[in-house]
Amino acid sequence: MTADDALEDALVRTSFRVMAVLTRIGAEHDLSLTQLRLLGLLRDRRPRMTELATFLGLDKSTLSGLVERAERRGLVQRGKSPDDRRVVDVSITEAGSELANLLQAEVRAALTPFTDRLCTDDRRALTHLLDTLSGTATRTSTLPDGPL
Amino acid sequence: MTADDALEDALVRTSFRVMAVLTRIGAEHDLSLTQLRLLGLLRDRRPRMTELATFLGLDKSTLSGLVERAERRGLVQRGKSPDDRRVVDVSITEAGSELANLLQAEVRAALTPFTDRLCTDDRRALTHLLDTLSGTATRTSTLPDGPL
DNA sequence: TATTGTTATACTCTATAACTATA
DNA sequence: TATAGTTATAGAGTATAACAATA
Repeated sequence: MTADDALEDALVRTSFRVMAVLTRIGAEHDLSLTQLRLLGLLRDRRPRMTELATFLGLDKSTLSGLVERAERRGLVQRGKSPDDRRVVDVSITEAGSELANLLQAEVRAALTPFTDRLCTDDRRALTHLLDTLSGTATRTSTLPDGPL
Repeated sequence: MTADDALEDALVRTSFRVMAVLTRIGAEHDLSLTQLRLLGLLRDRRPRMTELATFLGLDKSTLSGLVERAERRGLVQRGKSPDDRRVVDVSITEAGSELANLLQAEVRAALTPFTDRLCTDDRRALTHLLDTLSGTATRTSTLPDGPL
């Protein structure tokens, strides 16, 4: 195995570890990973259905069901656009926003045992390396990434 | 936001990025993320159903269906243990093994554009930091982590 | 005609509860 | 009784295809 393979394996292993944390915390609030991410995306955006589908990498028909279930729980709401009456804008509700804040705090707390294995300098170095890797540091695309 | 929050967010963002790669490559082979992971786990193990459920963090009844579908596709096989006739051991088939190798190569190739953003020294540093973070470097648990 | 979103359909993933077989 | 695994059931997540409304 080359050194690069070792990095790729470490990325995959770490990602599954992080996903396990997100899945558990989501489940504790009756939220799937996708619903968790939906809530995270909506924290600072008010996209239309098609944009949401693109962000999440899902079909628009999937979004219909996803948003429908989140709306039924009072976490998000749909609004017709006045400009183009075909368009449906999705936004987070007050309740959804509060839940999103809580989730973020819980996720951060749950990851602390892992990040605490590194000293301050290493944490800073890792943050910078990950930001470089996933493009946050040099982003030019219009496709945003929320924290969730 | 504290410096630690920045690290936790970077971990979550990067993990979603990696999961998107795994999901896409899995889908190209008609495999869910879970099936992908199942194949990865079985590459160097021959666990019983209950062990698999523990590894994957799923209920044993979920594993019955998962293994059933993978078996129908000829990727894995079930075998009765001679010692304890309640136990079912799961192993990967030759076809499953070849597919797992292909998947690993594709995942590594798909991650290369990201890892290439770092110089050699940084890649080495990142590998070490991630290994420390997720415990590979100091693992004492009996619960193994496959690359997938 | 093209685009936005929903609906109908089918399949996978998942957990809970009840069950069978074995220990 | 306890454990290993399966099955029945129900619901969420997902994509494809067909559809309605609007542009």
